[in-house]
Amino acid sequence: MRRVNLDSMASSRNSRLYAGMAAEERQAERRLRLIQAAIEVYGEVGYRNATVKAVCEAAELTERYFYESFANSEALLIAAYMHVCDTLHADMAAAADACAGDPEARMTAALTLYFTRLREHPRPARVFLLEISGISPAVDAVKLTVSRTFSEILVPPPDIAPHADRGQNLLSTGMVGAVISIALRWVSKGYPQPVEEIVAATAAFCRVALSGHSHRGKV
Amino acid sequence: MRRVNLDSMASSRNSRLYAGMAAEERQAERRLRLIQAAIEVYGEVGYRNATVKAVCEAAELTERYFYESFANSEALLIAAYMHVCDTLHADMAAAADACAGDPEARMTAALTLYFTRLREHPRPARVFLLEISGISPAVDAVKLTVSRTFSEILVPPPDIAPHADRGQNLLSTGMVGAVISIALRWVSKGYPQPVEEIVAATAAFCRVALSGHSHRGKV
DNA sequence: CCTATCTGACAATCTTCCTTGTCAATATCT
DNA sequence: AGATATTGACAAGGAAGATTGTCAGATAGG
Repeated sequence: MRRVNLDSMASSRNSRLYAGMAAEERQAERRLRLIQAAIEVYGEVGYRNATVKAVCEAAELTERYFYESFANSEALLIAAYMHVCDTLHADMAAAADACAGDPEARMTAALTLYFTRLREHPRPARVFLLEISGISPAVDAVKLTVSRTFSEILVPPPDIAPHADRGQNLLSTGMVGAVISIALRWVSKGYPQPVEEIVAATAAFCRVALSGHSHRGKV
Repeated sequence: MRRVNLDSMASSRNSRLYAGMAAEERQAERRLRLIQAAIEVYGEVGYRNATVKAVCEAAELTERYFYESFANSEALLIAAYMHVCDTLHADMAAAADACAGDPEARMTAALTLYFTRLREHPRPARVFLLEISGISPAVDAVKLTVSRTFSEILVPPPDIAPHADRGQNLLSTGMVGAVISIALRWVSKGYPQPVEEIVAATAAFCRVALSGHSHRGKV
């Protein structure tokens, strides 16, 4: 009849401790291991050539634990994608917000951090620039959300956001597309140019979106 | 012993006429049917969900004829992609060259034709904007060639091309990325804006690459 | 020490699709 | 009309991988 230990800490509810961790913690750790393994494997062979088995082996876990945390391969892809983007965007936002008030400096700071990271971590970069396209509607939806965040870090919308910013969305889309394309080329060619040059080229496209905010009387 | 008809035309070499066509013609027609069917099917369900069987059924041919013309699915994808792009680019180039001498008008003419076509033919558009990414190195290589052509139609490089146009390639890449991204969004949202608005937005990004040609003293 | 839980290895099943092969029906040429 | 190339329908073979199931060994709690 449920002899629950009331004396111990609340976190170890009704689960046995293994390796000093509660069931939830162990599962969370496995999940994270799978995500990190996925980033490695996807970076090596690409998402569509990566098998569940290969990811599990890289994570040193068995398939059983794959299905414990993810419904299917696609779910892992989305989780891995968001994992990468979330941390990247958080850092970009921090770098950008340090330059509050100066849109040009903000852009440059965020872009510099972005491309520096891409060069430091080629595998995640490869995957999440190249392989993320056209997998499925669910993935595309995630990608859309992510690129919106990306765009708002680079060029934050005016505080008093106009109800329908139709033209602005087009410019944001184009800006993100330009940055991603340049990044993709840079990565796949093995980083031939220095970061500064890439930042300068992408900044030129970001300025298009930036100046779009001011030309608002026309619509 | 090879009783070849020397009196008939040279094209009907050693093949029996079927439906009034020589073997080569019949095969070429089947190949074309497969390509057109592929565009339809890919547009409906996407390349990676399209089976060989489905394409063959759409073409009203059997699998046997698939392997007659293509080594595998990927070969058909590439052929279909190039089929679409070749005709599109030819028309864009014609529209652009009609405005020779005026870079701005040239850009606008080519973009207008591009987006008009996209709206007229949603299925090919969907496939060849969205699904073409990250299939394989071979497909990526084709894509690279195509986007180079695309970029040169929009913003032709100076006649006396400088030996190493490093920065220019980055700008071209970004420009194409911006245009494609905007096109993709436009198509997938069901063409909410009029063509003129899309052309105006994309032209803003093309001008970045255009003006890149003149800023050449810096490097 | 003993029991119940947890883990890891691995096999079995199942599905899906590619690819090749067979065979009868059809169309053309002589 | 007869011989042969050509076509279309369809099935058999085969490969790859996802997903589930089994089972023995390891580990923590009592």
